[in-house]
Amino acid sequence: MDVDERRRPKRLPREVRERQILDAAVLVFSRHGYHDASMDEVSEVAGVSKPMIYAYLGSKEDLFGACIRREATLLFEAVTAGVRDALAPDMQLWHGLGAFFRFVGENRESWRVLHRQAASHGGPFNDELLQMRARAITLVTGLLTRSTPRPERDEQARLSTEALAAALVGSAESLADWWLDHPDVTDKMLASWLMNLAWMGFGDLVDGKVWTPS
Amino acid sequence: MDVDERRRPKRLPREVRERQILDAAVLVFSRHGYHDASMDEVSEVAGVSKPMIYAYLGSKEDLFGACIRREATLLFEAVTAGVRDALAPDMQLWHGLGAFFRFVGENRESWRVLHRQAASHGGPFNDELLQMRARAITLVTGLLTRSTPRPERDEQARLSTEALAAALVGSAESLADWWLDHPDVTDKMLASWLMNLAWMGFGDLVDGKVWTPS
Amino acid sequence: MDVDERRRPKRLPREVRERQILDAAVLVFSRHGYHDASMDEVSEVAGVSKPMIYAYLGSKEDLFGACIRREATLLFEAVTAGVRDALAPDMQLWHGLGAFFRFVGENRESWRVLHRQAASHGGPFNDELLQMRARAITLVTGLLTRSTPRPERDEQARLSTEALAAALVGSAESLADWWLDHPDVTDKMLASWLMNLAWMGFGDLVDGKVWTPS
Amino acid sequence: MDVDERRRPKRLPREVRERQILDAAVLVFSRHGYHDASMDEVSEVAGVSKPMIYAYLGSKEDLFGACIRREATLLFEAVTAGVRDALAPDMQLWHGLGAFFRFVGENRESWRVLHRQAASHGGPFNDELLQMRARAITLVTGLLTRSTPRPERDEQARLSTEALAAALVGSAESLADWWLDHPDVTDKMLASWLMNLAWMGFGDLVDGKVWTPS
DNA sequence: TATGAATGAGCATTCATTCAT
DNA sequence: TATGAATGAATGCTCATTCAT
Repeated sequence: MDVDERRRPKRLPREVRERQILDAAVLVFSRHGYHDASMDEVSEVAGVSKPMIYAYLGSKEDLFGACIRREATLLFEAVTAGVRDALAPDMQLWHGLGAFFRFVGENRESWRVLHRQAASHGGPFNDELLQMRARAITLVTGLLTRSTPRPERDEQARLSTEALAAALVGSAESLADWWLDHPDVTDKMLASWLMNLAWMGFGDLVDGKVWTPS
Repeated sequence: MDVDERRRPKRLPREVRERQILDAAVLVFSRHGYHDASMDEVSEVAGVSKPMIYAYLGSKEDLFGACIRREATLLFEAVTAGVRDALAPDMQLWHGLGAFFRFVGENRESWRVLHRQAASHGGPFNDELLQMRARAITLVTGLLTRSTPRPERDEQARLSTEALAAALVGSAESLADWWLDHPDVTDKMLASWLMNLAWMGFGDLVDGKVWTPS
Repeated sequence: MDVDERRRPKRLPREVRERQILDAAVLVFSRHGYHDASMDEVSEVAGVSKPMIYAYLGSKEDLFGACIRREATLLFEAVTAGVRDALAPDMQLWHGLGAFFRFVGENRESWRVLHRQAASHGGPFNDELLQMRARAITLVTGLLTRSTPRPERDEQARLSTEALAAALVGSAESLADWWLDHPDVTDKMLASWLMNLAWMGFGDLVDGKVWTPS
Repeated sequence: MDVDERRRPKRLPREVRERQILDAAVLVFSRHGYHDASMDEVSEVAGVSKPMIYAYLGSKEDLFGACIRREATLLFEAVTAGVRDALAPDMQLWHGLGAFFRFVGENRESWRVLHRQAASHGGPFNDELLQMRARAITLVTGLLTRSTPRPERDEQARLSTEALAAALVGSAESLADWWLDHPDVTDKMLASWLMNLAWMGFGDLVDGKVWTPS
């Protein structure tokens, strides 16, 4: 047995080091934002020297990208795990929303990095984020489309459906933000409120009831 | 006529210079974000030397704050100008949304600065933005509340109404973002889609029709 | 009669303006030191715009030089006014010291500028200060020399006398500084203490009593 | 032997670098004064990049403070090393003065930084300098007091003794300055001149011989 | 005479990034 | 593998100084 087992092990497999670094980076980026976060702080929090970070994960930008990718993947997996194909479309949406809010509630830092920090960047991060959001919109669009009885809908209708999906996704994001200032609310409440807005509103559209300004 | 009328005037009243500087700053901040924007570029774009910027508008942070304040005020004035108290609640919302999307369509840079850049900052800017959004949410909450026949609603209902308002405001923001990637859509289309989602969905709620996961 | 006589007169003779500026400059320089003093503050305190300062008194360096010259002249005049040629050498020194400490007590800012700020500059100011001090040393050297019975003193003795004069002048300066931290002491006390040190010590030397390391 | 032994070593322990930087800083500060000295020049003279300076010694103000502290400590150690407690008070003063002038003669830059530059600053440096001088005055006061036969001296006498000590310390400083313009004089000469002034004058006071203006 | 408007030039400071060990 | 040591390159900000009126 080692005399001093608590000492930080010097040599760890690359995989472990990378996770340590990414964990630290997510924390630091979520705290200060991309620019105000310093590689020094990341290395300090991770307990790893800076050259290691550069060796394993590349530049600051690369590191940030890796954070975004990992967190986005986790979020997406959580949501899709909730959406079971076998269920009816409304139930799928319901479970997806539930999974989304649950993830946000349990991973505040991840959400902050994804929603706030990454959004304020032109270029690569934005692209990845947009892709993420696009996938979410596609998913929701599918649910909405499948729930309509008349699949022969025209191009105009298709576009409006996608727009609605975008609006729903945006609603969810905004509610998640709003949640930060209203901690008493539960994830379930958020999900059911949004579900009502989404499904009831859309249900009317399906029935041909349309609001018009006149 | 003067042969060289286009020559840039050398001495301008303070008011004019300040506007020049703010215009340039909004442009530069919207392009690069707060941190990557340099005062040098602002001064170059404004056609004004840096010392003038500092003399008239203070530090970089002050300058950014001034941008936010000016643009937010303009946006809010545009929206409230559309919302006439005399109209029915749904018409008020309709006009407000129309004014919102029109403003965003005509002032892309302003919107970028407000929505993307300012959000990624802790501290004072965020506060001001949150206040702005809070005012918008309050406005919408009022419209939704006034449109219900039973004003004796309980606390629970009040909260859910505010949450819906937050969701709607978020939807509008997200749609504005989505718009950037779908330039073919018009502001009118966006407004009417969102109106349908909002009013129809909420209308059902008013009628007591509630979606439940069962 | 003028309706508003209190308004600051716009047009003043050059002489008056220059005095205003110099007064302000001495105050500002004594407060912040040469480098930390800004021309802006000088112009503000003087109630005169910056271009006037440059027109009348030249660059910042020129302005500082003018301050030094004026204050040094005042100080020197005060001291020489105390030293009457008709008196015995020791009485001359006594009156000179009295005048010196009285001036310092009544003109703290002047003294600060002269002693502290001006000393920390290489180049022109130092030269002027050194000249000022050299004149003081010459004056004192004369007093000491005249009080010796044997004017045929050799070069070695002349040099040591000048050194003593330098030491006395330095003592006076240091005591003036020490005074700032001991306000209870009066100018008379300072003068008599220093007089005792100077004259008693020197008197012994004149008498041929010399301290040697045994 | 190595062919290229003169190559500047790239990696040096922190201690060595700090000394290099401090040496360079003392030189540069003594040449230009605090404000006109640029960190660029310090880094250039030290052969070290600016970030190292900031990493090791902090801001420009910190760096200046470190210089003052180091040089003042060296000076004080040199002086106290000369003052042996076992000796008679006059011999102690004699050796102390000798050590002082020797140090100044051998470390012109140090003296310039201590005496000229540091004095022209309000705040912390001044405080430290004043403390230094206060310690010197205390030391001398002790010597003077111990040399008097009547220890039961009253408060008035105590104060005048301290004033004399301040005057002596000031004399030494002034003579050191005067020396810069009279390089032919040796440190020994300076010490003996001042010793004569000091001890002879003070000796008379002890004997009750007092100069009075009448 | 008198000044608000304007700027060139410089300086302290920071940080992502890379050697040399 | 792992890191303390080191830096190039930028950027926010200030100030003495001068036009144009």
